[in-house]
Amino acid sequence: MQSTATINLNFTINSGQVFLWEKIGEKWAGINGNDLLVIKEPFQIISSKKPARHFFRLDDNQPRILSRIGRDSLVGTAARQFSGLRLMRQDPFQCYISFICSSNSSIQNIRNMLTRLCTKFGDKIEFENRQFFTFPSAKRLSNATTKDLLSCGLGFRAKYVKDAIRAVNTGKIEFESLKKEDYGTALETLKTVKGVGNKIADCILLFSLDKLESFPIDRWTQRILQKYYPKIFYSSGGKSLTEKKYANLHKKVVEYFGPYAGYSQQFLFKLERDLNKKNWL
DNA sequence: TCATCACCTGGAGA
DNA sequence: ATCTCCAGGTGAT
Repeated sequence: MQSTATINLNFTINSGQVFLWEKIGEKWAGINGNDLLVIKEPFQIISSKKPARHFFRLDDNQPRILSRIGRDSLVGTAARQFSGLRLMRQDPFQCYISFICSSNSSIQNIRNMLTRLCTKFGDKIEFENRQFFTFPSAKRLSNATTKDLLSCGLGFRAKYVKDAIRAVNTGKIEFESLKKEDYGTALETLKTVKGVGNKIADCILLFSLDKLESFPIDRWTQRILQKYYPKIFYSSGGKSLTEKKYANLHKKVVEYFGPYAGYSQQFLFKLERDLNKKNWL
């Protein structure tokens, strides 16, 4: 069992995994499904319904993971620079909707969309005189119209989110089943939902369904692979990542970074975004 | 099979 | 103020 002292909240929250967190004075407050987590640094839970070890993946064998991904020297360096950055195990439905909303959008915008969705459909929670709203369940959202979703600022994603909600409510998507399936099968199942392609499916798998070999490849990750690993991951000229190229690249990535490639991606992503002074939450 | 392109919206930069 | 550009992609042509 890992000590919570090894978690760096600031790095963890500001690494692009979650959107509904905010810093209030010394504390961080965040929404995960129907739970409100309030935590302060050094790591101490002020409030949460569920045990923190689940959300912060304290069941992971961190020394083993760091040792394995550290075989790559750049990842090793990033892991030391951002020591305490952890993957989180998010509420799957929230994660799924969040990343569908992330399509061609910025972190600030994604956060705004999701906040409006929670305010409109979630339950109010009060904590120390402040109001928060939980992330609505698929059932709660079953009657949300496209117009409702548009009013939350989802834009062209509204129709995807509507389909995604339906997929869960009809049982076409079952997160508990996906957790049990192997990576490839779960990936294909998620991709049957409109608005979910390779990158978004990988985010859902990595951040909420325990698939640590997921390695979401977005424009940043692509840039990273080309910049630091041109020899290993030469993505044959073209800029657009076709279905085939993505699968091929993922295969090479797992061969190179290993079974915890998702952790490697998180450190590299954090490293490069910080280097380019991109904003977080 | 692959490359292009439109897509809602709001925030940042000119 | 007003405008343009672009943002952790995806689906349709």
